[in-house]
Amino acid sequence: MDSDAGSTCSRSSSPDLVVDDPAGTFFSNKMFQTYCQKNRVDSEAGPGRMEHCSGGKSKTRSELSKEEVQDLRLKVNSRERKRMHDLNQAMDGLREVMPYAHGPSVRKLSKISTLLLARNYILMLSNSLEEMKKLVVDVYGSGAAAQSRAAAHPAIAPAAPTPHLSLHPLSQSLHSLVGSAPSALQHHAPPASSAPASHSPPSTSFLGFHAPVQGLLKEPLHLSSSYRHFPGMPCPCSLCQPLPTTTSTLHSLSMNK
DNA sequence: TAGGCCATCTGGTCCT
DNA sequence: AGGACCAGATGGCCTA
Repeated sequence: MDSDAGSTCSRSSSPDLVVDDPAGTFFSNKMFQTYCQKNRVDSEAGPGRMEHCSGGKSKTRSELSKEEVQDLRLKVNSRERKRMHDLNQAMDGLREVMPYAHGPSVRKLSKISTLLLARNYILMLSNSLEEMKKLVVDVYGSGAAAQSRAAAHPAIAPAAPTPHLSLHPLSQSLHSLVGSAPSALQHHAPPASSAPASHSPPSTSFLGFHAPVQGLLKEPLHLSSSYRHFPGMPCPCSLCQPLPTTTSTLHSLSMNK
């Protein structure tokens, strides 16, 4: 089959469909039994959700035999499974770069929490970038000079933030916030110890989120809502959604749809 | 046990 | 026509 070989279940405690077999044998489990049972039932009685392909009367898919329909269904299911696995892999990739505590003792962020947290994180970074730009303008005296430089060398100073300029101090700021909690930022940033502690980073107001900053990102706070609140980081829950800032960057980043 | 979260199946719709 | 995408349904696992 086309198979979803290599696709790993992103969920550590995945339900019964844990596919450790190579391609093609992913039905070696309860689901396959269920599938077979259902197919048998469908072919006999025909109640349920496959009315128009189980009854045998309405061969909507032209002249496909039952085996061919079944084969087609399996292929479609496999593709859908693969698609969802890819989606979950992307979701895992997103979780990896989110500043929350990773580890065996920490429960994985749910999908919705991951998305909401990612949104807040992007907003926070955008805020930080704006502040950073202001700082640069302050340091170099004139914003006009900086702008003229940027205009003169658009390739060097594009509208998009240069990663080594923005991410580095941002990572340090985040490290100062996160403290000893491990995060995916370790991949991109120098260790927190190397961060100059003397230069006071624009911490809480700078980062623009209103959760308590002192806490470490080890354990989520369990509040009344269904979301878990992590101290010191943008909270994914709707109650803690930050108000959109007025910067054009944030406007362009806001999730409008 | 209820509720949240998830994976999967399935049929419909849209796109190429 | 085939594939991608989407949403509803279903059932399992886990936690409070």
